[in-house]
Amino acid sequence: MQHQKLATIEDVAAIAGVSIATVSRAINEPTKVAVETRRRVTEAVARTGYTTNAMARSLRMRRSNMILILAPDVGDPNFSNILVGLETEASKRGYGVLIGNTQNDPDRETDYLRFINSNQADGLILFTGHLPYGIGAEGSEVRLPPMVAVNEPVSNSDVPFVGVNNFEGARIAAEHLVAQGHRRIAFIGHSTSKAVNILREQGYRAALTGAGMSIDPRMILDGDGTTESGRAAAEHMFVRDVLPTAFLCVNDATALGVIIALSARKYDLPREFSVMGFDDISFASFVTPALTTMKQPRLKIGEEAMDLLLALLAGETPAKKEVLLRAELIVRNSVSGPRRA
Amino acid sequence: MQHQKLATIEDVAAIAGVSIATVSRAINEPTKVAVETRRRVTEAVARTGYTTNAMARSLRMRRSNMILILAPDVGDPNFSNILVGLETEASKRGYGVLIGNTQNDPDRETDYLRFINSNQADGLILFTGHLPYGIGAEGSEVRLPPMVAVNEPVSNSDVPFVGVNNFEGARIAAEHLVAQGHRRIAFIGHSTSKAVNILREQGYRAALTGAGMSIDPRMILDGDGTTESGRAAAEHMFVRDVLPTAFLCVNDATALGVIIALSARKYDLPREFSVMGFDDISFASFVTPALTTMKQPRLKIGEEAMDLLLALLAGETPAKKEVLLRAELIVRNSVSGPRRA
DNA sequence: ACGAATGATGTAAAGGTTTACAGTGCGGAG
DNA sequence: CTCCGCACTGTAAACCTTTACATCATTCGT
Repeated sequence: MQHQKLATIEDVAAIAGVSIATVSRAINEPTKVAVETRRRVTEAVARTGYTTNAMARSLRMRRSNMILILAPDVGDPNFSNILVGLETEASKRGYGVLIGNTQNDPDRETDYLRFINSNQADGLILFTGHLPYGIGAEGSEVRLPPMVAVNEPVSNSDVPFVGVNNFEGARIAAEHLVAQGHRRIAFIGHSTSKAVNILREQGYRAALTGAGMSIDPRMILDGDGTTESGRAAAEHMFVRDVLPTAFLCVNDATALGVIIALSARKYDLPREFSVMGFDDISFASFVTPALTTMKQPRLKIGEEAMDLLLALLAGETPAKKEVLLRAELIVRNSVSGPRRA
Repeated sequence: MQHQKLATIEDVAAIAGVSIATVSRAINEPTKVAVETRRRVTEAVARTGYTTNAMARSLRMRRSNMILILAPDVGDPNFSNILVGLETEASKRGYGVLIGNTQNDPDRETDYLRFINSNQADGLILFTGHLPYGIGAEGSEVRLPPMVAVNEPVSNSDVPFVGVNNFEGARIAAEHLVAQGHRRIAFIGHSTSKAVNILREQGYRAALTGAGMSIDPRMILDGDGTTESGRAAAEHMFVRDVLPTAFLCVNDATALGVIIALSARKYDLPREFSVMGFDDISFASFVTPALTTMKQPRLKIGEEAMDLLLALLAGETPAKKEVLLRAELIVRNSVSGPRRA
């Protein structure tokens, strides 16, 4: 049992008394082989414990049934939950999942392409928001593999994207605040030109405009998406003394920063200020007050993305370049009506 | 640029004017080839953009330079951070990382072994705490691949383990509470016989005993490691009215439950009760009060585990079957001295 | 009764490496 | 001058499949 040689297709063929071609067919295209022969082959397979060598098959077929996932930070909780969906769907369809943690390092991104080049991976899931360095571009030695973007679309490209509908989600969030009676609603985004931020801000604007409210530019602040920047943004509002009754934040991390700032100033939440996030990351329910937010359907995103990629691999041309899933409003305790003036 | 054929070793050989064997050697064992020849080969490689086909190499060498990671829940935050370490180290050493999300489903565990059988993966990292179903055991058709356990040791086996020193960590935690003046310290664990829980409870006992305190069995409660069970356990103490001044919890999730229960009862933390967790999961710093806890060196655990596995693969016999890393005391706001009686 | 079509199987090539073994040329020792 | 060893390189087998093509037997249509 140490390193005993594994049974090969030849062993099976010998036992079943047929050629290796027939064994291969019996396994892969059972209808093409006589039923009696098929029986003998399956029996021989059972007896030898034969399992087809994936390396040899991949070499011959030039495809590995592997998908490479490129992500800037594997530890990101947003990533890991989508990963579950990706992996589940892949595994269900007989694919394996290879992960590449790039840390946004161009060298590492390029390096991972070796998997694509040698057919170790058939397709690519991109969390990075850009094509891997060393792909496409001018030199273009490397051929473009089938790929699907997730979490963040790939700018200036026609890479299909699966993600949450940020515009609609932010609109729903803002409308929720409006429905609670808020009229002075701040939006804390991040100044980078990330598509995510732009769309969420647009959703915010659409909700206010739709409710007949005007947009007060002083109510729109920039952070960088981190908790610290949320804290700083909230502080900034106090310094300038233009205060909203509610904060809509571009993501939960930022919202948490706002909560921290407000708590530090001893405000009673949500009575004195309402705060809303976006994403529903794991700790959202644990903060005090528990965060009202928009939940990303991460599992579903992963599944849909993998589904789309496998369709691409099968040679299908997808109907649309973008699959947008609805974010779900999760009502907790960080939002109420505005304080009576 | 569509699907243009990739350069093979033959192309390189032709350009360099040597045989494919020489090209192979020039790449893999440069010293064995004349310097002038080597120069010609490297030049030819550069010109063709040749990159060695990993599938063919794997087939021939019967090793894939891939590691399979088997985890019950890829979404678990404890998992994902260790994964970063695993992946970083693997990638640094030229290995790829394949992930398998088993959800504790025996069928899926067995299924993933196909990667091992066909040399698609050379080694195994186990998060599951047990050998994958279908391995070892009686039938034992499958050979035991090199493997390393992480997060939780594999019971009844000599699979090397890399993880945090739970005993020592819990002892340090309890000692911290003792040092703050606490004399009535509860321990909330989980009743399953998981090694993690046993060791942490032992650490707790050792600290109390070491401080000359006796163990009060009523101070030891069982949960199941979830937030809800932590809440329930705390409630239970109020019902029975045997109250500690501090709670040491088997993990952060449980500690969070305790905090929720105490907050719901309007106690002022940490003035009236101290709470300590273990793990330092991401939201630990976001809870109110921010959780004092023991931090697992997850990155380091991942790196060490991968390092050990690669050593195993290289045929080395590791010095010890167990690598225990120190947990670090993270002081936040959930612990203070006991309330004056 | 004969040619063609059909169905089942076998033969062998191809996929791209690594490496044992054999060969070549050359310098140095005897 | 011969022989040995060394440094270098080439030949070909092996790794294990899939699949185009060939072969053979059988059936069917006429």
